[in-house]
Amino acid sequence: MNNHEKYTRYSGAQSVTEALKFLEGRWKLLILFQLFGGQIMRFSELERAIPGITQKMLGQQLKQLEKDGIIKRTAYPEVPPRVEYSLTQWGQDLCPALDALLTWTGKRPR
Amino acid sequence: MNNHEKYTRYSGAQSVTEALKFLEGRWKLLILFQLFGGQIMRFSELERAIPGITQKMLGQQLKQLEKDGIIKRTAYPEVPPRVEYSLTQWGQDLCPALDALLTWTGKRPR
DNA sequence: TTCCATACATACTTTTTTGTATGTACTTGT
DNA sequence: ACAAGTACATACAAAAAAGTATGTATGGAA
Repeated sequence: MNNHEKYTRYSGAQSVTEALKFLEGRWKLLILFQLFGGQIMRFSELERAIPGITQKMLGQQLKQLEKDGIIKRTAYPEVPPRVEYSLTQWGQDLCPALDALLTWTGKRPR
Repeated sequence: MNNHEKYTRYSGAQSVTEALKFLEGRWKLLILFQLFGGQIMRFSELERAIPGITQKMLGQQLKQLEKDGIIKRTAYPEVPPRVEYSLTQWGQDLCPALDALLTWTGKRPR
């Protein structure tokens, strides 16, 4: 099944735009790709794994992704603090869409 | 075939980010959805079809999309001028990826 | 001669996003 | 008493994207 019958030109454009808003920004995909495949990572691990990201940006984007239901945050009441991030089911469901985008860029002429 | 073996966490994230850059912005998808299905449209038709868009934004985004190889511009040397826009093959190849994104948003919990 | 339609261009302002620098809370180890 | 490690928060500045207003070239019609 495809979606051609569920959406009009307008609602289709709008829905895709909405989907992209979840992923837009300079850092979100870098964060998500760290978590694909069931990975679980701490704040400081992500910070180290993504060169150039600042704590502010990391915190901000993680908060957004969590609010959007793409990642899950788990805090352990320890000192020093420990917080773990992983994908939600819906976050994992992103894979086919990202795959399709990769396939598309792969087709680019020249 | 899927793309999991062609990309690392970094190159995958980077490639998807690059793909999204072609589509980002408030108007591009609205423009593209007007052209899907082999549609051919003039500047002024697009302007009327997309409520709220300004001539500046329309011109700017069309220029970007053309430069990126997603749409094709054809100008007829008439007065008053006539210019037609349509998708390139690569632009039409976007469909499956957008479909996948629509499917993803459709799965969103709540 | 002035007007009209089309497809833009350009200067400027506002809004949004990103980056920089610095600060905080908590507790264990020295 | 103080430094150390972790996961943030916050004020401010810079850069990028979007919006507003106005201008331009063309040639045929009135």
